Amino acid sequence: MTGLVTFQQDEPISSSRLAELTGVPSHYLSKIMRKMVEAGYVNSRKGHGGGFIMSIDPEKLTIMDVLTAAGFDMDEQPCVFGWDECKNENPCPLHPIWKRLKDAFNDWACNTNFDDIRRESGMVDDLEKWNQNQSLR
Amino acid sequence: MTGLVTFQQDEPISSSRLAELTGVPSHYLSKIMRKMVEAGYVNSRKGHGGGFIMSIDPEKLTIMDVLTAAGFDMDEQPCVFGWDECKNENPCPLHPIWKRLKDAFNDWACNTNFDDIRRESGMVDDLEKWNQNQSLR
DNA sequence: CTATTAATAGATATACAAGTCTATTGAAAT
DNA sequence: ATTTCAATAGACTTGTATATCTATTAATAG
Repeated sequence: MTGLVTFQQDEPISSSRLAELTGVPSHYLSKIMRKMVEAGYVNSRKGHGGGFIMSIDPEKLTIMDVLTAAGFDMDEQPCVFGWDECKNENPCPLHPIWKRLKDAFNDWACNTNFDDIRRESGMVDDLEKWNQNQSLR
Repeated sequence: MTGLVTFQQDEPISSSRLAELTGVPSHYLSKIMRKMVEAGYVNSRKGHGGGFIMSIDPEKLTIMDVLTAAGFDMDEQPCVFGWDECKNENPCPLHPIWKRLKDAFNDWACNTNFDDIRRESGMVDDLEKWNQNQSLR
């Protein structure tokens, strides 16, 4: 049913439906989804019966892929002091400690894929059913 | 010299000096330092020759202590969807995955103390000397 | 064709963390 | 005593991510 979210690629889910299910404002969601479309992880179809549909194997899509597609770049993230010239060669006092955290984050983002999410959420087949069971929002 | 930052508790360092060394605006820094004073990690002295001086063993002070003193509360941090009712018993779809990241962060913050920072930064004795060597800002 | 559904684009608004400014209080030096 | 230095308090401003609104474009159904 809800192709994108359950990762069963049958028919598209609209941004408004997705918005209902996730609690994310639909227009805001659309903007993000557009980026996913541009990155090639999702296809979109306009008009009646249209919506978004996943176009990649969930196992192949990591959190980091999504973040990157949304414009996130780990290398651009400043250290806590916000120094421009804080590199490995010319580090700020917190750099080595900070790097540990960055590494942990990277590890998490690069090694978590959307099949992990599906499995670990217990959301195996149908988000709408899962949603009701959890009595959300 | 720079008691707070080098963790040698001899004489106080002023917020303006700290601001110079760290690149953090002095008044903004003051606000944060006030919270450290309130938490009992730092003493402050007004007037001529005054400033801030660390009042706790650096090994005993963790990143998490500082974050907590600054008002951060891990338990208040919402999941990505921002649902109010997202608890372990009633999780959002990303909850288990998100929890992994939280756990990694917690581990980092609770198990990193200010002696670790000093050692790992290579900033063993004197921040000002270290600062010059690194030609910062 | 026409009506309807839904993505897309871009301008605009809101909320809140980050940062600044001004004035006050307190402590030390002369 | 008076001056100077520095923390403190709190009002105010700024910047930016988050969100909303309006209009347009595209696709399908009847």
